[in-house]
Amino acid sequence: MCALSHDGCGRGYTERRECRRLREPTLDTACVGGFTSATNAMLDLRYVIENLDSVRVSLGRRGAAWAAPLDEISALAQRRREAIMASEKLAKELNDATAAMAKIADKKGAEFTAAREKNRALGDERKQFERAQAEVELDISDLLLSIPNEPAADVPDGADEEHNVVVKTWGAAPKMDFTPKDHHDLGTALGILDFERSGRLSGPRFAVLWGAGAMLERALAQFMLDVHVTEHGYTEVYTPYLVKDSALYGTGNLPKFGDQLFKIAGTDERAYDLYLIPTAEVPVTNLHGDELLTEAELPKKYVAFTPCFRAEAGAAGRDTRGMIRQHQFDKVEVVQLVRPEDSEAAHEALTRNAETILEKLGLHYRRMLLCAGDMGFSSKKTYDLEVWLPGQQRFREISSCSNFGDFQARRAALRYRPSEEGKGKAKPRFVHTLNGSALAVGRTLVAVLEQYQQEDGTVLIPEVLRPYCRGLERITART
RNA sequence: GGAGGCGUGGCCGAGUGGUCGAAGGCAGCAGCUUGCUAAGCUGUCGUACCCGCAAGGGUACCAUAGGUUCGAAUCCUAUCGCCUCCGCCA
Repeated sequence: MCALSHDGCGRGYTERRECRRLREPTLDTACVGGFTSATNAMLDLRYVIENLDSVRVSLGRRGAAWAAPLDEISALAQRRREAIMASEKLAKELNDATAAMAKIADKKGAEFTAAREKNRALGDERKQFERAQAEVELDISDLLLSIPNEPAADVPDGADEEHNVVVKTWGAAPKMDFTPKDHHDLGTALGILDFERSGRLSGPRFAVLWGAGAMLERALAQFMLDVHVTEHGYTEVYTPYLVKDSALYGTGNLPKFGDQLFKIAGTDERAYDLYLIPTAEVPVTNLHGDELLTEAELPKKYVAFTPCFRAEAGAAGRDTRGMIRQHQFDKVEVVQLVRPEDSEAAHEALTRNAETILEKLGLHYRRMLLCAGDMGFSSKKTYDLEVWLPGQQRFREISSCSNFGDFQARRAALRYRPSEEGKGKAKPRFVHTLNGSALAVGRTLVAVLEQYQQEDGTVLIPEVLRPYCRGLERITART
């Protein structure tokens, strides 16, 4: 798995999460009734229960372990129903009794007093039932949140990247009559990449860019933004780089992948945790959380340029050289919220939007269809774009474009009301969410350096970038 | 940092302990009108869950969570968010 993939990982019920959090410090006051709030994990549960066998099969395609919680969920769902029946029966009884009391004229009389005593007991009993119900629902919710999305039918089987499928290849490796350098040596020699000083400042997996390097990073980002806004119809959006944990539940990064995130210290006074975003996907996808959109305003197409922060836990020793895998990198991200019936076409189009950037830059790349076992947690279907790196003599991921179906929408409460003519007020539906890196700027910089390097160690700047580089045509050694 | 205010259904906005899932308006939907015409009239119109073949019945939800009470949109507490004023500051 590559660093950039699975940035497609999801946020959810805004308030529920806050509530879950409170659960830990105060075990005895587990939030009652949280499950039936406006957002609906319940649909999810119903779907899982009603399609237990097919869900088991599709989750199994990601790896056998993923399907394991299903039996427990099924059993808990049964317990939940029983708890609800018991608790609602009592609630009805109590409500009737209370309504009757309201009709008693003499609030000081013996009749009223007797009724009050009886109801007091009833009310206590009801609270017990409600607690029991809430307890079961929290358990179910925990399990549901830890289950990944079902792979789409046309996603190939396979446990790891070995089974990803090459969909297409664009361009050709640039002809070089010399041994190409990798970006690390190239950039260091040109004086535009500096890993010594970044190490001193911040440790491994950071970079300092100087002069033309810094300019190129900025130029790439701006070029990408301009293309997506003016040619692909995206709306540029600037978002916070710190988000609440609730946003991370929505996209699916939490609860399972917290070890990939940088959590901000010094927020102890707050009731929630703040994290550095691992991708713009998190703030942007959650932008319309808990809103009810109209069908007319779909699709929503957003592009955001942000830094991304990743802990890269478990990647020790991998890609330690150069700036392939950094704790901090820039990315231009495209996100779409669409009607369910449009998401497949949107996924193809969005992937094309990312490819267009590579093609305009003249960078040799290929498109991979990820197999079930290699996909991110929240994704139904993912294309990775891999760019050719002459210095490594291999393709490396530079973009990951995913269709999440309604997975994130359910967790983040992203809904719209269909405007079906003549059919009255249609029920709200979940949108489908998609996103893709378009592109990871740091890796694009690497690809430009390596693919455009010349025998003399200089680097030509792609034509389309020159207007963004004050007309500079070639990067030569920094003086 | 100090002081105060607010948070109701897609939107606006009533509602300060009982019959309130919640007036009214707008938007939407259905129908009727077509000399009040970029209109009028009538009706309808929240979400989720549970039971039920269905018809239908039930429960919960007035930012969130606790609490008080026989009973909470309404009272108390905490939290979240927004707004105003003062101070400070990029």
